[in-house]
Order: sequence, then C-alpha cells, then structure tokens
Amino acid sequence: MLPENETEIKELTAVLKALAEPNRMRIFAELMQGDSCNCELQERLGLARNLLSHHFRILENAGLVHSRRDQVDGRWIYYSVDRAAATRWHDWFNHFLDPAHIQERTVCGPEGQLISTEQVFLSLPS
Amino acid sequence: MLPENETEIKELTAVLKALAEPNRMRIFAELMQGDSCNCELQERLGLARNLLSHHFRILENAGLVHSRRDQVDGRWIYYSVDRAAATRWHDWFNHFLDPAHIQERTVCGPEGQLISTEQVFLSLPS
DNA sequence: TTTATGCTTCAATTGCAATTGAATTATCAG
DNA sequence: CTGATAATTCAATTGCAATTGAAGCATAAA
Repeated sequence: MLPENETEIKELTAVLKALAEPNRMRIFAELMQGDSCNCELQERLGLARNLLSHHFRILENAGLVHSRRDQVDGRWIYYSVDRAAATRWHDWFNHFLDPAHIQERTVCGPEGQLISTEQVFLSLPS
Repeated sequence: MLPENETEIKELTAVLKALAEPNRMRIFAELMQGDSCNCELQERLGLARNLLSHHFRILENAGLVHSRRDQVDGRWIYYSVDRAAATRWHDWFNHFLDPAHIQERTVCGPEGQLISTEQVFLSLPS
C-alpha cells in the first residue's frame, strides 16, 4: 500500500506537494489540455514569468512534467505532462484511496475489550 | 476537470496538502488499516502525542478523517478514515490524473506555425 | 475530592516555500 | 557584433508549517 523505504516516500511526497499548491495545480491542469509555453500560461493564469519558472521546476523535479525547446525558435520552451508519471500516479492513487481497502478491526482501547467480551457472550450456546 | 471556484480549489488543496506530509501520509495509511487511537499510533510511528494531535487536526479539517470517543472509557479517542471523503477523492483523482485525458494540440510558438505549414504541404495533392 | 491517564492546546523555535524585482542566460534577427 | 526576446536564476522578503516542551482539559479511578 504505502511505499516502505524513505526514498519512495520522498518521491510520493514530492508529487503530492507539487500538486498541493493552487497555482501548480492550475498549471498542471492546463498542461493536461496540451503542451504550453511560459508566455502562454502567463496570460492564461496571470502569473509572473519567473514565478512560472519556479513552479515548472518543482513540477519537473517531481517528475510530473518535462520540457523541450521549440525546434524552429529555440527561445521558446514547451512544458508537457509526463504520460508515464501520470499513468503511474493515477494507478497508485486509484489503489491507495480505494474505499474498498478501508479495513475494520478491533480498536486497541477499552471499547475493543468490551466488544471481545460481547463476542464471547454471543458465541455462547443459548 | 479542475474545480472552478476558489472555495473548491481550496478544499482540494487542503486535501492534497494534508497528504503531502510524510508523517500524515503514514498516519492516513495506518488508519486505512483500521481505526486507531493516539497512543497506538504513537508506538507504531514513533511520534510525540501532541504532534500526532496536530496532524490529526489537519487531516480532520481536510475532511479525510473523523474522530470519536471510546464508549467505555471516554479518555480514549479513535480516529477513522472518512469513507465518503475517500470515495470522493478516489473518484476525483481517478478522473483528474487519467492519462487518457492528456490532450494534443498545436503549440502556440513558431513550431506550431511550422507544423501548420507542414500540414498544408501534406494536404496538397501529390 | 484527589490523583492518574489519554489527549489537546499553547508558546516558541526552526526551517522551508511562495512571491517579487533585478540581473543573467540562451537564442534569434539584422 | 549589437540589440531584442523568451525564459531562467539570483537575492531578499514574507508568511506559513513542522516540531518540541510545558501547561491545560476531559474523563475515569481511588
């Protein structure tokens, strides 16, 4: 369910932190609609260029997006959603948050003891 | 796809922020395995009681978990995963991160223009 | 009513993250 | 080479969040 080693937990946390910021969530949602450059998102979201660069880097470090230069005019840089990452985390969340995986168990406190006792009573021949 | 109004975005962000912290992620994962009290998680995760209370509150404010008192000894408090919330966010992530929703579109920069030109060439009778 | 227990709240520290303006890099056009 | 453009990096500010120890609260037992 939850990754065991620290490395994977950090990776997971980085992804969650990346999406846990309103502006980055908006940026990512925009990129899901198609590749985009800094200047385009600047207009759509009304954020400063350097601030966008900052958020891009965090999304990129989290592995959620990647970038490439325009093949005609190298001054333009396009950001895209990383399909493999989207697939991976889509599947992970689908598993992790699955309500069917919520388990029942006897609580550790006094109430749990009572229930155990009740079960003994219930299991007695009537 | 992405919630429109600020209120919903804040709600979404609160949920993501709540899970974006390693300790809270561990706590939530533990609660998915069954209801638990402060003292039990203290042993399992090795966190201070007050720190656990702090994280509980954040998870609770995000609507991800809820709490109840032990019916035998009211000093004990149990925390549980909120089934409705789990279901809701499970479905939301399932939709939002669906790789099939990643769209293609012509980029806004020079490369996009070139591709348009190429498309003109490709559409010419040979 | 006093004492103990499970948990929470408070106060203070620490570190990190979002934002902004200025300076810098990379690329292209003349 | 010079100037212009798209974007990034740097420096500084601001605010918030995780953590810790001490104090407080609610409940139960003696």
